[in-house]
Amino acid sequence: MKYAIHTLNKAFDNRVRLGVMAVLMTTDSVSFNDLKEALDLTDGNLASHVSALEKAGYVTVSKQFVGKKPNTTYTASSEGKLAFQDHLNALEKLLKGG
Amino acid sequence: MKYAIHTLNKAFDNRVRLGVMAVLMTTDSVSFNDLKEALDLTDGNLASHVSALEKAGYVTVSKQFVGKKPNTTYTASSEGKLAFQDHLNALEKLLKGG
DNA sequence: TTACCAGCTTTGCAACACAAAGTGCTCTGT
DNA sequence: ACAGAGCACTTTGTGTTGCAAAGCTGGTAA
Repeated sequence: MKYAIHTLNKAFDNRVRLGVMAVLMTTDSVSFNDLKEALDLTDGNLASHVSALEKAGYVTVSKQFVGKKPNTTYTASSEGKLAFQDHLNALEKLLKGG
Repeated sequence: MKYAIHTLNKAFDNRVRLGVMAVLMTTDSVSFNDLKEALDLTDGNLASHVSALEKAGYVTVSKQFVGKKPNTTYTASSEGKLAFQDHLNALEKLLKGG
C-alpha cells in the first residue's frame, strides 16, 4: 500500500468539480453564468455539481439582486480551499511516486 | 469557455487508473500482484481498470512464467506516457487558471 | 485427488454524469 | 394584460461507471 490513491478526495474526483474549485481558488467569487460559461456546461449540470460541493461544505452560495436581476455567486469556503489543497497535495505526491 | 476541463483525458479521470499510470511512469514494468498491493485494490477491480487502459492502448500486458508460476506484468506504452503527460499538463494548466 | 495460487471474468447493484425538459420567479416589450 | 425572455434551479430519464464478491481457468504442489 505504498501509493495512497485512497486519500484522494471523492468530492473532487470529477472534472466539473475540479474545474469549479480551480476557478474558485483564484477568483474568490463567481456568478452562476460566468462559471457556466467558463467551464462550458449546461446549467443543470453545473447546478448539480455546485450543489454537491455546497453539501460537502466546500463552497458557499450567496444570492442577491444585481439591478433587477437575480444573481447567484459562489465562493470557496476556507474548509473547501484546505480540502482542495490537500487533494492536490495527495495528487502530487501520488504522481511523484508516493 | 476559458477553462478547458473537457480536454482532460477520460481514460485517466479515475483514481485507480491514475494510480496505475503514476506507477508505470516511474517504474517501467510492474507485476499484477505488486500493483495490486501498491494501490491496495481487489484483484477484480485492478484487472478491470488495467484492461480499460489496455483497450485504450495506454498499457501493454505481457505474460510469462517466473519459475513455475504465471506472471503478468504491465508497461506503459509510449502512447500511454504521452497521453498521460498531456493529461497532466491539461490538469496543471487548469489549476493555474486556464 | 484435493487443495492452492495467479489472474482474470462475470455478476449484481448502487452511484454517478449528463442532457433535456420543466418550474417558479421577475422583468421587459407591446 | 399578455407574451416572451432570462435566471437558477429541479426533475426526469438514460446510459455509464465503480466496486466487491463470487466464479472460473489453467497451472502447480502434495
